Amino acid sequence: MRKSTQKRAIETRDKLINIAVEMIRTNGYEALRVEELVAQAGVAKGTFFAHFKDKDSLMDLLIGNEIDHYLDQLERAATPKDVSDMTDQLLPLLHFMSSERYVFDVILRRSGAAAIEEIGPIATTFGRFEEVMGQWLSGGHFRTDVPLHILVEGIEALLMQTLALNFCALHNNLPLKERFYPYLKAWLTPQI
Amino acid sequence: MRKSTQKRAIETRDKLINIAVEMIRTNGYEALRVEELVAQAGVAKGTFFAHFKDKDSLMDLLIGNEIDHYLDQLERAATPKDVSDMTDQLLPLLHFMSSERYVFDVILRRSGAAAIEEIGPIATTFGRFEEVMGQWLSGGHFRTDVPLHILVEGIEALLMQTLALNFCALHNNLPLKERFYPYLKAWLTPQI
Amino acid sequence: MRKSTQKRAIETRDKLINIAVEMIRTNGYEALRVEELVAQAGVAKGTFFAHFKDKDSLMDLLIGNEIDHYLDQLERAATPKDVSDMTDQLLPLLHFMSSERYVFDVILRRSGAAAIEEIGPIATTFGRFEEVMGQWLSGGHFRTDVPLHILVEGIEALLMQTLALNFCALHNNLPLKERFYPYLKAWLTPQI
Amino acid sequence: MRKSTQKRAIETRDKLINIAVEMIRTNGYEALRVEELVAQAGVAKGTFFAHFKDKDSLMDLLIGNEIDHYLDQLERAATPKDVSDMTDQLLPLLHFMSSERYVFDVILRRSGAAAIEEIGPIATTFGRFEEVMGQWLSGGHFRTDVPLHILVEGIEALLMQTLALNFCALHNNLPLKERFYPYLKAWLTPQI
DNA sequence: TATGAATGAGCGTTCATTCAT
DNA sequence: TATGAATGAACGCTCATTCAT
Repeated sequence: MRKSTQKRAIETRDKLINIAVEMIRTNGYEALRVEELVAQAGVAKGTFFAHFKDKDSLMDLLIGNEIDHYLDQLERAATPKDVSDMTDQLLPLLHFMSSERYVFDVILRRSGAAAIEEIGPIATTFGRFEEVMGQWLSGGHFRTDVPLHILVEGIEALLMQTLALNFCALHNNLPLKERFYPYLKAWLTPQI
Repeated sequence: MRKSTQKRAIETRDKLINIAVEMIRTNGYEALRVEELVAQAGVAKGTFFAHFKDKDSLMDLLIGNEIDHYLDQLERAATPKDVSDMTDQLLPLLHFMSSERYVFDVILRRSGAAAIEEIGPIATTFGRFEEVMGQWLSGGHFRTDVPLHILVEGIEALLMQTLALNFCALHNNLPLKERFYPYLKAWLTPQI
Repeated sequence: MRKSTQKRAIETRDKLINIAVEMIRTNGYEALRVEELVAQAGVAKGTFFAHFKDKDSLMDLLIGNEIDHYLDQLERAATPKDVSDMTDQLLPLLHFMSSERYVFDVILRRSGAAAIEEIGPIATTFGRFEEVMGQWLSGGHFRTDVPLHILVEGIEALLMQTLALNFCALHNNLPLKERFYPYLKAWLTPQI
Repeated sequence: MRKSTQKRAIETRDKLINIAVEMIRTNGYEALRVEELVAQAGVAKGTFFAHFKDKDSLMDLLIGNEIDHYLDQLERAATPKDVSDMTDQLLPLLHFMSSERYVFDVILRRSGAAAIEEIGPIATTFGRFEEVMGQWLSGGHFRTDVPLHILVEGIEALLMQTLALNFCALHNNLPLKERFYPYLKAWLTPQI
């Protein structure tokens, strides 16, 4: 009994996630409404909140999953030898993060958890991202006069700045790549 | 005739702004309620919306004004001779920007206007900030191997990163200054 | 489970309706304020709009209900033998419809649904009214040289005209009955 | 001086009317906004209300003018010899009155003045209409067993009913003419 | 007459979230 | 777990009309 109950619960949860993914594929993240989601999933509203703390949690999960896919790629890839290489490898992630203003906002909000217990999928991906970057940066091809974590956090900062300017009318004429590269170049080039 | 009616409009607008400032001084930005504001100002709700597109616009203005005060200080101050000096000078601005999570959110949302026509007070202060930074950086005490605007945008990025991490449970143990300085140091120290 | 939640919804809806009726009994239809209604019913404003599309829908329902009571009477009553009798029987309905200018306006607005799906209570009562009139007219005491539905629609027209003139300064000196009777007489008297 | 002031006032008033007519030609009656009207006329909002008691007054005037044109036609036309002829002659007026739901509503509201002093253009046209109808009905081709004013008011009632049903989803499949004719036929055919 | 800022007063909305069953 | 009715708490809107200048 227990087992089947759990199984059923997992199925419901999966159904909600799958349908959410489907709906997002059609209308984007911002347009998702809990009401529509549960209607399409054929469950009650309360059921949604039995599985997810709030709507943001679901978004956190979905966007976190997506980011994880990109991190999988980065982990499988060879350590970049220079800034140009690094930029190229990060580009797909940047494009996803800037695909929707709403997505960027959720990421901003959830990248740093306000409380330790609240570390969610997106915050976790940022930890993972930092590890990957740490790996890359310790490969010997980049600047070493600065503590690694500072270097990594700086990449994060410049990445977010790139995205932010991308949503800005005054600066969005430049492709992400061309904006991101000079930042990274200036930040990572080894000091002589 | 014309003059006096316009004057009246300006007075009403000023009244709204002044009372809003007063209310914020007491309860902070987040707690401001349009209904209370108009009640205290003794004007009709419609009047508020005749002067401001929405509540957010007022917030944009108020926060923008506040930032402008800090920029006035920065403009009057002597050009910093090193990163430590620069950090110290920027600190008051950072503290204001991180005084309330809500304030930081408004700043994030309005720092880059999505459309040219929408450039509001906060977006304008970012432009001004970039000019001040440009002035400082062209003083000869900092790195010159990178285009000025890249350097300036990098400062912005690191500043925002500092604030973001400040609202993050995992990193907020460090005072703003101690977090900001190493970023700036690494970003601005001249390459040999 | 299902049953009980639905029951609760019905109770809430009934509560809103009953209190609205109560309030109208005291101050009339026009004075009804949604805000007061929900306050007195002890429910949230959102609840009101979960049960009624808008204030007008509630009015439609309430006025429709009232008209239904008069139609119940007409259905129970004996088929009138002549125009004078018919006038007498219709009089209470006419008096209700002209009790408030606001009520008459709502009736005018909602008597004919602009779309099939929008057929509301008042529009339905007009259908019912037509049926009752059809019944009466086919009793053999009235004109038969004209299709029944035309005859019925004509009664409707003359009824509305009576009410309209009743709200008109130039004509409202005449009691409803005295105005209505000649119209009906001229319309229904059998042609020889 | 006086003369020129008056002249200017008349010009302003005419300008408002002409531009309103223009705007209505483009977007219909309902869409007219005082704000837009004064903007296009290049006058202040207050000026509008110096010339017209309220927006409704303007509408009353404009719609009344339009109806007057149709009445001019009817007056110039030959007295109809039968109901069919009469229907045909009235048709253009019916079409105008049902051109917009909003127009019909204004006509309903203004056809009977709530107060003697408020007799406006539309109410006046109804008086005029009644005179024309009186003329027609006393031509000897129609029923005479009923007081003339009752006969005339009945035409009015049936005309309004025709229009009302025209805005009703359940009945608007019939062309105005085919709906109006049977009413009129039944109402006006001489009793033997 | 002309101006245009200010009014008003309620409606409808929003939609994630809670909670009794 | 699941249900779905109820909540909440402002915001924004509407836009014809008034009134001091």
